[in-house]
Amino acid sequence: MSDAYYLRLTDRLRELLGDPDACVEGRLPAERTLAERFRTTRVTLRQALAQLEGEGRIHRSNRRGWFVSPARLDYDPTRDAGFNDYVRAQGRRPRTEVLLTDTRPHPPAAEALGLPADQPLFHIRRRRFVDDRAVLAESLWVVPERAPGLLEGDYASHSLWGQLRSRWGLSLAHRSLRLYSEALPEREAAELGVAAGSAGLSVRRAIFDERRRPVEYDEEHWLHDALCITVELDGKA
Amino acid sequence: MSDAYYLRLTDRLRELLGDPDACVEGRLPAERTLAERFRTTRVTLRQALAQLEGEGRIHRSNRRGWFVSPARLDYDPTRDAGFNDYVRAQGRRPRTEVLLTDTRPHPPAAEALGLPADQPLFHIRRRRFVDDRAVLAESLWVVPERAPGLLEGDYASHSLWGQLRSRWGLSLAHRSLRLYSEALPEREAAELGVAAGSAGLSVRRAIFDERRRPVEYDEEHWLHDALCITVELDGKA
DNA sequence: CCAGACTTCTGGTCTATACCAGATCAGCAG
DNA sequence: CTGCTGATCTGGTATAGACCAGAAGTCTGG
Repeated sequence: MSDAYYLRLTDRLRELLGDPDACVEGRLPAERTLAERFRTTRVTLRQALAQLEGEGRIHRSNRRGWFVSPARLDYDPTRDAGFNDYVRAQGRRPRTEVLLTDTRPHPPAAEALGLPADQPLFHIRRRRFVDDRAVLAESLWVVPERAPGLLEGDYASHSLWGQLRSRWGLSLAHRSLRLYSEALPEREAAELGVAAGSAGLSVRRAIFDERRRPVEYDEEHWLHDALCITVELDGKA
Repeated sequence: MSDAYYLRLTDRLRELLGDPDACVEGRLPAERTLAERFRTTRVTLRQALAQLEGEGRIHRSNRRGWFVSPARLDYDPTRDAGFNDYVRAQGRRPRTEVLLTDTRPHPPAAEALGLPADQPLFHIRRRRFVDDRAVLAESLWVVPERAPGLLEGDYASHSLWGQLRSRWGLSLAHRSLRLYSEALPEREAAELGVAAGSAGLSVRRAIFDERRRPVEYDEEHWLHDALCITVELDGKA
């Protein structure tokens, strides 16, 4: 396409990523060091780093440095498997932090579920980690009539969907998903420890039971390089 | 978070986007003009523009300028509706260009379909437009036994899946999807007229009939700001 | 030994300037 | 009217230098 120097620089950096001498424990040398090594300026170097960041090869931690990104997590938003389960199934270490819970109306969730905007909903906000890297900030809203007493239970350590099924006999039959790439909003970026506006992936889900009664709505914000969405579909014409 | 000037600049630019005086026909003023207007340098301005680009608000056309991005296209990769249909259904104008067709083995497709790597496959590569903006570069591979004579037919103007069903009685029962954000590879970037490494979304699909025989595999590369994936799921426990 | 202050290192942001390369269009020659 | 040429517009890439703010390690006084 072009013989832009920074693209060639990007290739040279790519080689560097696999070199354990250069990247100790997945950490790249400082920008100033790299700029000097490649006889260029930080501005140009940062363009090349941003390129690799867009490819999902590296990521930055605020004012700490650049790090090699781990493999993407495979994630099927149509399945009921809990986060902990599928992270472990891929040989990674999951962790979840509940940031807040409350019960109040949330118009966007209500609208997606076809409920009146002032309908109070159980709300859980949490942050999830893979191998100690925060990769997901999410909020979920559950219709109180479907799962009375949810917030009093141990909603943190077990799969929420598993509980909805086993404790309240819900079927989660109908799902409506929307997902698109985004720039992370300020709040989510802060929770994930990245700069506002970093590349992310937004997943929104509305769930209804077999009688088409609304059950749950959730909004997920993932780091763009952290996941690969996989969906398996059977039957249907 | 921070009081970075360029983030405030981003907000000021955001206001500008809706202003028909400033953006004639969706085209932003030149970078030098904007930099002067906001009393800053092109370097800083370009950071702000890149931010808006990440948000999907604007996009660039190589050495022509910056343009306001249209609304995202809703797209359900699990449905059979043809591209032309759902683009029109959203009041937009679709167009498709076939870039090449051939018949030869393609190991990645074969692997996804569970076929030997040297199995020849019908291959169609095309580029698709919404309102004259190229938004999608895709390749698809069809198992010749499932649809003999496919490449001799009129595969361009009608829904390919519709033909697979009506002409060859296929059911397309099982689908396996993978999607993730990516930096557009050189080839796809060139076909879409954007810089290599621009943000994109990759969708790969493997399709099997009701007897689990492999039918088709395809690989789509979308501009990241051009679409919103929606999926509707029914039934299932 | 520990808590808090200080130093140093990192990336984050910004200014100013320069030249290159593709896109575009006006104008000219045929 | 047509097709080419060249000027001019745009963004793309690059240099050099500066200061700021947060992260992290170090040192010091209790």
